[in-house]
Amino acid sequence: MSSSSSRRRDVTVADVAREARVSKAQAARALGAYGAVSEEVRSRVLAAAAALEYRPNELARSMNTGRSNTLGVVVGDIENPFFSLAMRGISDTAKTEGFDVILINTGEDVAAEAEAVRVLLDKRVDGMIVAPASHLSVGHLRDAVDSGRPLVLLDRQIPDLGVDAVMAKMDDISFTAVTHLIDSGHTRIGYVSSLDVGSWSSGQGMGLGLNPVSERLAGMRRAFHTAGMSAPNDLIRLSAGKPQPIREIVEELLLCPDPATAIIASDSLIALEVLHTIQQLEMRIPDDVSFMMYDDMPWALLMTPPITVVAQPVYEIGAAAAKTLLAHILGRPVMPETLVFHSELLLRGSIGSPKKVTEGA
Amino acid sequence: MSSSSSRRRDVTVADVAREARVSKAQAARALGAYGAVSEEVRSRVLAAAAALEYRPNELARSMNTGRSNTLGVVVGDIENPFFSLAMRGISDTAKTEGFDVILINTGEDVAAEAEAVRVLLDKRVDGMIVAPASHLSVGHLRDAVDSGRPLVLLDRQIPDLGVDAVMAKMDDISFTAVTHLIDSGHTRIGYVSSLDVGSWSSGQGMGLGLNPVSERLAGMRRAFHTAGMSAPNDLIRLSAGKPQPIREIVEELLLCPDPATAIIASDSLIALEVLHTIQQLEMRIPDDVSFMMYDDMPWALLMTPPITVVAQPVYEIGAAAAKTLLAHILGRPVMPETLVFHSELLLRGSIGSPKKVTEGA
DNA sequence: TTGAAAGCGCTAACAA
DNA sequence: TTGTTAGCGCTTTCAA
Repeated sequence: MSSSSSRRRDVTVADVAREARVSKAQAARALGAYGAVSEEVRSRVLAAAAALEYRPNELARSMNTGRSNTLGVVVGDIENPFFSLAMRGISDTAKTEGFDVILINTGEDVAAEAEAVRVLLDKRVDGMIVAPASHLSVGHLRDAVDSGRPLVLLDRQIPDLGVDAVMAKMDDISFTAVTHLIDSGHTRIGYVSSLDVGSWSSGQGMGLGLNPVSERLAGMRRAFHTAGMSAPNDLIRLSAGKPQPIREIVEELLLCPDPATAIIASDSLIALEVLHTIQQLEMRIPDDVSFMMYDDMPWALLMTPPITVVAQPVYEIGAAAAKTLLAHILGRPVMPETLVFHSELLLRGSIGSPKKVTEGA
Repeated sequence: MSSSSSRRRDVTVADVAREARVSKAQAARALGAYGAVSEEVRSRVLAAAAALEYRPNELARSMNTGRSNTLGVVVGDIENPFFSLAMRGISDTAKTEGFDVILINTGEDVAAEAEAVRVLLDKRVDGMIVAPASHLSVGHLRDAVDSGRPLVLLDRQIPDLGVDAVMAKMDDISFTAVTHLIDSGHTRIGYVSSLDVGSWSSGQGMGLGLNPVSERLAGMRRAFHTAGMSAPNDLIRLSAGKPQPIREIVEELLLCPDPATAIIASDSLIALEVLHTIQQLEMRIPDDVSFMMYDDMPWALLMTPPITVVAQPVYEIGAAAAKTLLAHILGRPVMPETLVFHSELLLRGSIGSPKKVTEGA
């Protein structure tokens, strides 16, 4: 009645020790593979453990080693392919070192992010990877740093914090991409991003701009200046969160008196909404409007025409973030403060010349 | 030097108790909001905690409550939008009850899945959600059940296990979908799935077939039989894992002597590869080949022509799985053993009539 | 309502 | 190489 079905009460080291007729300490040493144990004892303990179907209680173990072998990951939206792919990079890398991952989704909400960081700290994760929603409220990140547990930022750097960040360099590629659009004859170029207004955009002049939004904007501005123009600020929309707002924004951009002739989407989720709106407006790419997006999703190649994209090595970015974090945790030599990956502009068919304006010039 | 920067050594209940001049027990009660505490003491303790920036050690708490407020989730591939969307459903639901989620990715590998379940058990999660890779090796799932901690299966049911499962009903919709293809004149219909051969397919005749693969095949067979034909077994390919195999399979299906005139993809990742291959073969949808896929990804609507899909309520399935699991954990009334959602066939432009065969009938 | 003291399951000094 | 004995930080009897 109690032989094979090991219900309820867990088997502990004490049980194993008794079964193997050794002290609890010896049993623990054998099971935990630490300290000195004679071959004799080791095999007896292991046999007893197997017979009893002993499983260690990792909570108890963590409690006195101070290590949980767990990483915390905080992202804005796991549904965003950028994050789910990065997550796989993180997860795969963590697994090779025997670490597991607790994932928390914030919906790009700063309060939720703060709560998430707090929870992870309380759960005693060994370190965490955060894609911060804002560089303005970073108290919780500072707490993380103060706790002494390593923190690595993903996709966005916050200079004052003094922590490592892993991300793709965005200003040069943005310059290249926008220059390509300008060379194709576009001057009315729209940019639609999901990050909250004020969370990152305020630091236009100040700061190092080590985040996707300001880097891309900087590259865009530089491209326009280089071409002897200034960027069309009225076409740069940084709020866009949920579907509805994006549609409205795109309609505005496309139907206003001096409309955008090209649109850049800051990520694939935004891109889907932009494309959907363009479709509903019955406009054609690239005849009526040119289009470009960040992140090389597989479907971009399958569209008619195929979409021109900026491809960043997302999986690798995630993997590198995990690798950096693990280096800190395991006391290995660590790479420079900000690890930068490079992106590529993949030219395809979604960019053409703007339509002749009805009158003027 | 040690005032605001709370470095290293954590503040414990003992510290708070001392600061508040009460016993450790009273401090713990006040902080944990349990037991009886006078208003007087409670406020003193809370004030002390705030002053000391006390943060509970959830590990220690879990260790003697036996509850970790953590759910484990084991999926085949978080990069698959099906799972990442379901994950959001799980994560959102868990959060409303104050639970966090540990995510483990198995790459649809049974051994990795077994290891994952073991790790989660050792970490003392309060319950877990698993999308099992196979119904043949389920020892680890049985261990989970034996451990007494609730388990809920996602997207696949394993009848003998006696645990709850949440999934979309697939046979009827498969029947409907294939019938639609047959009515359009197709008899050579290919089906490409990612699940390993033998993991699920073997139970053709036996078992309840409560898993996506066999349900879909059953519906497909029924559709053919109803139309007085038998299903084209040579066009049903169940192995397909990574990109390369899928391409080869699709080329085979499309270039063999008596080729498929329509292809069904079992999920969106497969669909992308199939579409890519069709594109490289310079074949046109639906003129050269008709196409249909499971899961209504946003991009399916944007393709030219828009893709006909079977849409299942993925987010809701994830949310329901979490809700069911939480019900078990919290001792609430639980729903029936297998919770079934319904899917819809969304007819769009990717299905046409097969090309006239060069000769014969 | 309070406090002292006994665990939770494990690791880690310290002796033997 | 062993065993004894303390803890880790918290909850939870049990008396007071």
